[in-house]
Amino acid sequence: MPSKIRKICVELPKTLFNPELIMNSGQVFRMLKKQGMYHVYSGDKAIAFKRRANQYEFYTTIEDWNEFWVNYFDFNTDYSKFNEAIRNSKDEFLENSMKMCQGMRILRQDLWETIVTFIISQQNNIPKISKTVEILCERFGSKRSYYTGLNTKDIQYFYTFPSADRIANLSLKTLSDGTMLGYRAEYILELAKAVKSNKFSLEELQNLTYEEAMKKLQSVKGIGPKVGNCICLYGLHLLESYPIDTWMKKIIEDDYSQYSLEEYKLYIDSNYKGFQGYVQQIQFYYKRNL
DNA sequence: TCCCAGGCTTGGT
DNA sequence: ACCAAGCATGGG
Repeated sequence: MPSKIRKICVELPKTLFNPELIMNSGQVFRMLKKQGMYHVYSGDKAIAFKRRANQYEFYTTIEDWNEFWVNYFDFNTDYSKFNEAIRNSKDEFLENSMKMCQGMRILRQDLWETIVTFIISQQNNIPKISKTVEILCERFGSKRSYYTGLNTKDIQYFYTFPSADRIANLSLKTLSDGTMLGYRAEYILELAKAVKSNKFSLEELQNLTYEEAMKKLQSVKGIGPKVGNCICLYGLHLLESYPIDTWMKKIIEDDYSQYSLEEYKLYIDSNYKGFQGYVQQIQFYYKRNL
């Protein structure tokens, strides 16, 4: 018997959870806003929510809420201590980043989906990444329902993210044609086959340290240091990851010009140990929205 | 027409 | 170890 959709109300100021920021922070590609509600799709699950007065109203089952979404939104991590440490470090660029990014969080996304979407992200732009992921889901995922309210008329539909098994069974042509994947299709198909045959174990990946996970991820064709760090950060929630892309390189040039790239990385690792990934996220957002 | 996009692989030193 | 070219695709 299917469990009942409920309205789950959470008292939560915007400074602790700002979906608008998170949605536009380049960490997630299946979060959108329509008709005043936020919709999030992750793996084979979906949720809708909105802000009303001083609280957020989430529409889902008690089970999915407790067993999936609380963890997904990382509601058990205290970001205020990160912000406090940033304030104490007296880094002007970072303090400005923090002011703009009150309510930023690092989502705990589905691992397989994170791996694929960040392989897609290389040499690509954010709108096109979102569009490509959407096409993959519509074409190879399964249609499922979710609710934006408590009434039967509030039903909506979405497509799940295609599993590794599903993708592994596609031909390269089917995966490539009209999906905008380009040369990345081969990377994804090859990895999907390795996951299906358990030559590349996603379960095993979850139990590794940052260094071990990076090494294993970079053994995959199509995953280098930047994409590997994104997967560690968003798919494994290893907050010591610090992805350096073109925007972060520009930040180092423009705003930390006293450091070489190596010196800068040492500066970040020593001053923001254990939450470098959060630091990166707010810097990235700030630079892109100056 | 050329340039760029949350880079990576490959093949040259 | 480091460096440049090539890479699919769509948008400015």
